[in-house]
Amino acid sequence: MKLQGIKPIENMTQVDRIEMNLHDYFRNENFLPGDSIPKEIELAEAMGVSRTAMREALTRFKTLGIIESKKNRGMVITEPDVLQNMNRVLNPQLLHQDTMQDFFELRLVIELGIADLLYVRKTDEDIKKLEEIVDKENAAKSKAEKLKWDIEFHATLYKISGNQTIERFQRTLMPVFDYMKNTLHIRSQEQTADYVSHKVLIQILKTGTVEDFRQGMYKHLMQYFEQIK
Amino acid sequence: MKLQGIKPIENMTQVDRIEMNLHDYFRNENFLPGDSIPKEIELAEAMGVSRTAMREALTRFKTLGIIESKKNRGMVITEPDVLQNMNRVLNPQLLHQDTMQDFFELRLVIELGIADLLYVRKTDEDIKKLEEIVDKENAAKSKAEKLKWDIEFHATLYKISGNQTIERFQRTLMPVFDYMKNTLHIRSQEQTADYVSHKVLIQILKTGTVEDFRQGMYKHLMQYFEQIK
DNA sequence: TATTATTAATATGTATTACATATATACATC
DNA sequence: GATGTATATATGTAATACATATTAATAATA
Repeated sequence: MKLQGIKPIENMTQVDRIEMNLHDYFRNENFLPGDSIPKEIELAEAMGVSRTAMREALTRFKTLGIIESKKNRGMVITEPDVLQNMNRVLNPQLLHQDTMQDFFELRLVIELGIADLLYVRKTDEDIKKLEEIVDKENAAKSKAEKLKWDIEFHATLYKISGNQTIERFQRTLMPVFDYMKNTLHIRSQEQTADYVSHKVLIQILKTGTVEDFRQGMYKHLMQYFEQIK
Repeated sequence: MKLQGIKPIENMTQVDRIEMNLHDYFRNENFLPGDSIPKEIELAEAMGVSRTAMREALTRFKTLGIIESKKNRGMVITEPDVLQNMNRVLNPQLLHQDTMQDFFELRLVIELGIADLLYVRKTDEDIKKLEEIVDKENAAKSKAEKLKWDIEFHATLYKISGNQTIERFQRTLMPVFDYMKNTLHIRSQEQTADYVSHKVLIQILKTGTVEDFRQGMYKHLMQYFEQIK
């Protein structure tokens, strides 16, 4: 049986073991962001390995954003940026088509799911901002400009959700969504019978219920949901 | 202005620059998973740096799962496992409380959002499986056992969604959710007036609409949604 | 001939040593 | 007190050597 992210111990390298040791060490010593850790040589000697190997293990933690190092200042534990890490590997060129489809769906799932957050946190100012965007969208002449304001509209919704992580997550997913849009055969919105425009969505946000909004958003994104089988 | 994930070039180390170069190189050469890349020394020489520095840059890519190396076989480009990377850094001990709250909310958002996927992909077998779980849950004596089947129920829903990434994502979020459950002051389900049980959710899944299900799920998770302000 | 055993070549993994460099600290100078 | 200088320090980079797993070529065997 082959599990994801687990490699057989027999072909584990020394650095792999050092990494595990460090992981336990950080955990057991209850290190928190801001805490400084022993210097490279001390760690290497304490573990009975060369500085080279220790550095390689430390590099892994640095890569993940779990520790940071500065010349002569030593190393400190840091709060990893989950989304940044995701950003670095979410590369359409490298990922399998199925995975891309999964993230494509995830974006739709979130777009519908944030309705509740919106209704808890929306303010009159937010609505006003959305309306301004729609005005600019309608005034836009080129297709590219329209698209720009379309994206801005949805980005603003994410902002209104008050959830920074979800907002950043969505931005991270944008290239994926873009890629899938080009890959899948997606027809234009106007061809849909009961298409819900941004303007209508705002209206629902002002006077409708959460349920209304979700249904509206579903219809607004209908062209994409059709891709799900 | 300070942006996330960007460091001023003046205090960029040489390895940082090597990493960027490699990144461009991989991209421009259109390397795909499975393709092998030049060996360490060649890369180092081509870039005019020591093998040491090159190795450190390569270690970063290895850490992210973008390349893999084997003794004498050289290195090959691999498909990074986005979720695995996330798993390594989603550590409640290290993350800020706000971030944890964000992920807590994200889990709820997804739980509601997958309704559409469920209705597209559910089968009679899936329903049967859910019913079996609920039976076991009701037959369970200890609180721990009940919790286990509760988790199993939701995990199965994710499985039914047919989206492996979302399914794994949810598993990744579990520790966060667990942590938040202990941190926040969450009352028990039974205290809710119009509480919707797993049994009812299944019933909706069988005869109700997507909207019904979403409303049901919302009520089922009411105790958690109350934490959102 | 087919198969196995042995050997040599190869690229990564680890160790050692040395030095560069940014930063902090202490000290000296104005 | 502010500024400049010297020194110590921990990480960053380089160079070199060797260990080790794996491949490929070669030799030995049936």
